[in-house]
Amino acid sequence: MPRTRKPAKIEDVAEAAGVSIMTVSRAIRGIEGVSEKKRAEVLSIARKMNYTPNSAARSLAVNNSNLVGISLPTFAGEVFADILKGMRGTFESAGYASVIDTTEYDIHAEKAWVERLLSWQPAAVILTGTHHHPQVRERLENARVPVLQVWDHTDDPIDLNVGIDHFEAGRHVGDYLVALGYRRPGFIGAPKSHDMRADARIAGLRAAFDGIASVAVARPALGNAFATGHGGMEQLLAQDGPGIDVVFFLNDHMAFGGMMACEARGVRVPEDMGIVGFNGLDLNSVLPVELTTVATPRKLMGITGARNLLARIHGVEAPRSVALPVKIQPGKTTRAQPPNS
Amino acid sequence: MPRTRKPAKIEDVAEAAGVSIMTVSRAIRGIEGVSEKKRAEVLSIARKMNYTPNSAARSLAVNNSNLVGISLPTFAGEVFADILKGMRGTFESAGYASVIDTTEYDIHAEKAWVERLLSWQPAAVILTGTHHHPQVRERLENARVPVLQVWDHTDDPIDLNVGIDHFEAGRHVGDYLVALGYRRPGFIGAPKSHDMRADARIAGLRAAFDGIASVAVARPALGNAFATGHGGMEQLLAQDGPGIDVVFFLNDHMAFGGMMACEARGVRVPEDMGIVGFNGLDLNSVLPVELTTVATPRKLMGITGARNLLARIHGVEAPRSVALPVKIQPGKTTRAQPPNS
DNA sequence: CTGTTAGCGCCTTCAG
DNA sequence: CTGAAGGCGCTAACAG
Repeated sequence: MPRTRKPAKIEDVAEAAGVSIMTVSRAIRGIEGVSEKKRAEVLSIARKMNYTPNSAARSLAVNNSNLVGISLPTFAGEVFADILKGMRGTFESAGYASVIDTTEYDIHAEKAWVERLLSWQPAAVILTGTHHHPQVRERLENARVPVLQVWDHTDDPIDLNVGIDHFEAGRHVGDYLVALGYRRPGFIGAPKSHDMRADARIAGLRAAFDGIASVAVARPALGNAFATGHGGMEQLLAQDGPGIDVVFFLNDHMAFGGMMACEARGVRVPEDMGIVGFNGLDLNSVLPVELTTVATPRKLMGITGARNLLARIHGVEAPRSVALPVKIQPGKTTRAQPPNS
Repeated sequence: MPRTRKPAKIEDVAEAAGVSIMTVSRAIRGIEGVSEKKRAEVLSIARKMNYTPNSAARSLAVNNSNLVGISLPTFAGEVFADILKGMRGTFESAGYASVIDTTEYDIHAEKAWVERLLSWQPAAVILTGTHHHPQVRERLENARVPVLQVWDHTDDPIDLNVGIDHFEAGRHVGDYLVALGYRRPGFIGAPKSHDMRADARIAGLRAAFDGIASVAVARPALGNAFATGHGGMEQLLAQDGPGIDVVFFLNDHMAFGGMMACEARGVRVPEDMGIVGFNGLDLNSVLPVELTTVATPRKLMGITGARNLLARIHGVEAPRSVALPVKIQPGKTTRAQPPNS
């Protein structure tokens, strides 16, 4: 009969089992120092009494917790959801719970979150990206808590890092396009302030086209991703007219919007215009025309990050910084080979 | 100079400020009983020392926490992300942090999560849907913690409920289609075991078409949502051939996949086939042809649920159960009026 | 307005 | 293998 008053505590179980508190504690935590007979007995009684250990008490006593704090820009979209899925799966099976917050891309919100989070003595902290409030790094290093920065690659992580190198990704795409004979590249992204990943990809794209061509850039601020891609494409077509033969978009949704804009204008894809997306989202698997895009290893990134963090928590050596490769996923929106081959 | 050893505790601050530990406690919590002068002084010193209250200790002392436990089926898709956004925004500004878990639609996973969650003395627990492991309800009621069941409407909530009535939603759609002159409805969903919401919507659809027509149902188990919709449509076209004039899909993604299948087969939308999605997702604004769909008030649902829960936490009366209405959002994939009008 | 006294439930020592 | 004592950092409840 479970009592409806206060929940059972370790003392109640000890009493019911006729042993000391410590025996119960050891039995439940599965550590040695209890005979198997007694352990089984205690466990059975505990279960019967509906005993649940009080995590706050445990946390206070051992001065840390099984909570992993995670900071995400947003829950929207597959990108962070996939990363999160990879991380959570790994942490979950290791017995950690996730305390999650979204910052909506505001570093002050992230800072506030980190402060609050730290009050829970988390086993680890995970931040998205590498752009943080200056105090965040300091607080985190000071707290001596394992930290993982995911999504963007950096050589100077707060602690651990697993991400993709957006510059390399841009260059990778650029090299691919150069090899296919494209000579007049464009890039369409979101407004500058919003996301520095775009800058890195543009720089990479420029590096690949260095000495060959310059890169036209549009960063319209419109409604949703489709509209932005659509509008950006129109903008580029208007200002650079026939000067553009391929456009690299910030993401697949925008690329799709851009493709629609071409269609509306009678610009043929891929004959007159190449379209390249980014991320390799599910959406792509059913579009009437398969987009050429860049697959990002989101789930793997989450898993790798969580594993390294787990190693770090257990005091095992883990690579400080790992850059995961992206992969070009050729579709029907770029040509398959150079024009004159 | 922040120490790099142990973090400052309330006692350190008290000492540095030359007051008692209780004065610091009161000053920091912003409760009365301290002169404004002292409060300001203490606060400034605390900030200087980088003092962060230990939540575990507080939680242990007051026997509850500012943690809200949330159980979601999955992070994938906008649906739960939107609900979550609404809830989190509300809880966030009330000073609560979210501990989130995803169950992947497994009630055993949910049960295990609830157990672990309860060990943190959460201020509230939020579950998705109304289908739980029997012990979950018991444990939750026993723990006397405020509980919110969100997304599905129910008349018999564990504690509080805010959701939509899927039967009514199905009937609503059915009525709409009947009025538009459709006479051979189909429904495409996911495998039965996965989601009982589909059953409710089908029942509603059937109720609307009662005495008019029967409803053909396909529940293919394929890859992603797009593929499932695509495959389901092909299945229905093959088996019921020209017998179908409109299909209600489980969600917008599937509807889009279905639309693509029609296009590939030369079945014209909406002339030969009506397509209706569900949820009113952003995707829709990205599509070349706007889907007719059913808008679900996801964010509002989250906000309403969180508000009611907050009221409940503060001991204020809150409606046990609220059903939010859905709204048909006419697009270009169903005809605008009956054929002979 | 300010301080003192007891715990909150569990775990780390250290004895038996 | 088992148990007794003390404390983790904080906050109610009571004094002054």
